[in-house]
Amino acid sequence: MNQSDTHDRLLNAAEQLFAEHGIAATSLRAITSGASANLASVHYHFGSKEALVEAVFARRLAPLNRERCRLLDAEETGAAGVPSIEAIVTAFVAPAMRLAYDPAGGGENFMLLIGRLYSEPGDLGYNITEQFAEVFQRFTSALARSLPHLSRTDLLWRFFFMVGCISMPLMGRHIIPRRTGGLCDPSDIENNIRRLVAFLAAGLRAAAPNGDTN
Amino acid sequence: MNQSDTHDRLLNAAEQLFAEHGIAATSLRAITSGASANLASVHYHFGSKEALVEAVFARRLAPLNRERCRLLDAEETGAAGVPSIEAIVTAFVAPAMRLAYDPAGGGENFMLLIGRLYSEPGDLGYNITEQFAEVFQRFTSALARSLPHLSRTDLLWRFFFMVGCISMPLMGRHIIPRRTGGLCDPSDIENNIRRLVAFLAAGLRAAAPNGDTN
DNA sequence: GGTATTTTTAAACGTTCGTTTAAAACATAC
DNA sequence: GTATGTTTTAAACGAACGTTTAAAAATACC
Repeated sequence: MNQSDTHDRLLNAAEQLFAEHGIAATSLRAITSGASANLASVHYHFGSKEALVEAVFARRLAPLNRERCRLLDAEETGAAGVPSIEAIVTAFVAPAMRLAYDPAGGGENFMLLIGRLYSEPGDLGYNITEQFAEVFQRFTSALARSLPHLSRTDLLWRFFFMVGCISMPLMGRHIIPRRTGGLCDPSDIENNIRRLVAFLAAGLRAAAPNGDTN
Repeated sequence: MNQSDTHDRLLNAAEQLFAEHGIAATSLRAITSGASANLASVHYHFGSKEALVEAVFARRLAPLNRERCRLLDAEETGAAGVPSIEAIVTAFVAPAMRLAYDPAGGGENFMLLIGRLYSEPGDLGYNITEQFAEVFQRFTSALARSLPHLSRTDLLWRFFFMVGCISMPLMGRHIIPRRTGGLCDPSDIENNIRRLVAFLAAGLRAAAPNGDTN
């Protein structure tokens, strides 16, 4: 056996600390200490801090995006043929919500981390969001088929609005309950999926905002 | 006169570099170099790096939230009495979009920075979002009056969804044009305000997602 | 024009960072 | 049990960090 569990302990500790303190602000010493490993183990197992960061993201993002596409496949090859807006939105939203809050998924810290992609230095964000390209293409196409009244520009904007909406229950784990006195509970997964789907489906279906017909 | 413009040059350089590289990853040496100032000038004018960060946010956030409340005031004391959903949403959305993309506003870099509040270490985010409390209270109240069919929980969630939606055109300055081949232009301010308002108003008006009647 | 105050400067402080090295410890196979 | 390959370890590297100091320069005041 040439595989030790130090590799995974490093990933877990890094994921948690990145989510808590940010990527740049988390030192390898904090990570290796949290993983009960030696400082040099990061370079032995991953090569560099940056490679560790990419590994942390790849571990969660690949299965997440695969699950999104799988759900969309199931809808598109199903009985109805053309899936409903609600079905498309659910296929996009539900896997992320479950990854973030299902204790079995192990991704409790991960979604807090996703938001940092937009905030961290370097081309890290671009490199990693490349993995999002297939999901982007598949879901915008599915939406376009179901929303023929929208110009491509309007449709793409609404897709981005959807992405922004999801970020709130995903990243607001701490801030939302605090600000609402506990009324809004981000971990109430299935109810929040229904809330998101109702809100987003209505927004996506709205009449085109401008007079343009491109 | 005991005021030099070094103070403002430091704020400008810090704002730009924080937006480009993140707060933690931006050194005082980079800031003072960008501001053509001496390394020690940050401590002379602000006392510490953290105090500089807070000053960067305070300079933009206070006027932004004041403008939001002013627009909501104008609607609520207007002829109709009860403002439309569209008017409320516009009062919330438009000032941020204009701050982010109006060249006269000087806030081109600032909105990229806002997203980092959720990502950066320490209690910085909590401290600064406290300034958001009044806006939060006023807009959720206005929405509640216009959307009596929603439970308080559903209403608050939809407010957060709205906040998330706005973050995309605000923070996606670079990533959205790149991913859409230029089709979506975040700096197309007034059209994007209309797009946001159409999408959000429809989402806010949607029927309550669950069967609960709280 | 000389004094007092504000602002800028250069240099250094101790700390922490990511990374590298080479040896020790461990596991596996014969 | 010795040899081979894998993993862990302790120690050190130079670089960069935020901060402090005290003197120099610039500005304001009378």
